[in-house]
Amino acid sequence: MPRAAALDTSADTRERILAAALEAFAELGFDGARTREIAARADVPLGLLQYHFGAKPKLWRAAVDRAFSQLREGLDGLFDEPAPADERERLRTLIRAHVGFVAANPEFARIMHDEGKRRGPRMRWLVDRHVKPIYDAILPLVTRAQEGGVLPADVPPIHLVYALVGAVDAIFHQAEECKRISGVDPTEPAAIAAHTRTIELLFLGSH
Amino acid sequence: MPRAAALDTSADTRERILAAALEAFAELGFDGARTREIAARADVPLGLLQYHFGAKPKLWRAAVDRAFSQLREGLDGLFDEPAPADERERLRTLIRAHVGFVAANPEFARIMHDEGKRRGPRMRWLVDRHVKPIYDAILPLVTRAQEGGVLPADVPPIHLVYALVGAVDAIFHQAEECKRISGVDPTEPAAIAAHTRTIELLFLGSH
DNA sequence: AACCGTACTGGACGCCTGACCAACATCACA
DNA sequence: TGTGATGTTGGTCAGGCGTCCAGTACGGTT
Repeated sequence: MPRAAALDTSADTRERILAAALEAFAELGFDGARTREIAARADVPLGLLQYHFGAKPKLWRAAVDRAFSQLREGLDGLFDEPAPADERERLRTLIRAHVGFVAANPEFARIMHDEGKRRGPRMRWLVDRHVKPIYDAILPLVTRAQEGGVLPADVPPIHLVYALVGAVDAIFHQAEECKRISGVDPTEPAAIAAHTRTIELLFLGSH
Repeated sequence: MPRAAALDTSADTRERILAAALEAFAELGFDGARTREIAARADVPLGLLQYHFGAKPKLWRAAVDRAFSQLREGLDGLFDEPAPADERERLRTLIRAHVGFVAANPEFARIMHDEGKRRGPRMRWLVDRHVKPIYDAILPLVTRAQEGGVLPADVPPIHLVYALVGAVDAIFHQAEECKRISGVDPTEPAAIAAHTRTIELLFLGSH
């Protein structure tokens, strides 16, 4: 059994590596993020990555697992709250939570976009383990919103989901581009509020 | 002066390289796309990339230039058509053209998403040379749509632009993920039509 | 005191990368 | 029939990559 002190420092080290890895993978992509770069950001020797997490793909999976566990926490908390009166308010809550999460964790959207376009083992792992379950959870919510007349009824729900997620994510995902094009910094609170308002007006109308 | 025949085959070779490069860069990212892979896809020896386009970043720029010149052609043709009666129809035309282009050229959206998130020389080059001019061209169109009551008036137009582009692009950009999640193949004509309809209903209402 | 398992270190290895280049092929011209 | 510009080829090269591993440190166990 490892000593308590060692466990503490070990857990801290692992955490630092995972945080650095997520950041680097989001910023530079899987190939662009060199293991030496990740080690430098975490301020640990290169060998430690191999020791704690094995090869690069395993490190990637561990970092993504950690990111999604944070998302799950927020999502679970959301469903625990008392259910809003109607479908429109339910959807509004979901939208606000989503905007807040993506604005606070743009690395998240970046990794999803990076892998979602590839036909490869990482995409399959990501979808099967994390994305599909979440999709299955929000699908009934979207369907009910369609039945309640809040969202267009005669289009397949998958299109509404991608339209919503895309509309929300893009400006945060491409924050650097947005800054250079318009001067607006999407990470600032005022911009986050403006984007929330934009999405609500587009998807929920002016109610 | 080069002989005519040589010019022909040379131009064809360059074209094949550029097409292969765009495809590989979109699919694998800048780092993931190896020069040997691009050469193999174009079915030319590795040395030819260097001869025709120089170093890898120059090849990337040439491939992106080619992609944007195609977009410009379509966009110019759009503005040449007789102006529609009102702002809603003008916007509808733009949306349909955009959906059509992204559906037909998903590599385009993938490269934009890849670089738009990075604070680097390729993003700056991309924005300054290509994205900003297009943004400046469609901005007045969005503003007029806001003034005409077609789009929400009291939000900065940049948010509407990113919401629209994101809503349109996401499902085509992440086509592989969409297929695995829902079974829907966004590249099929029926799905393209459904997505066009979804976007129109969300952004233009049920008029 | 002898031993063990965990955490960590840093150097080395082989492979693959992008870049480079000398040689060669082709054909319009002199 | 040379000659030179253009296009093309395959091999080489240095550097960087992910991976591997022998070795160290150290507290707990016996």
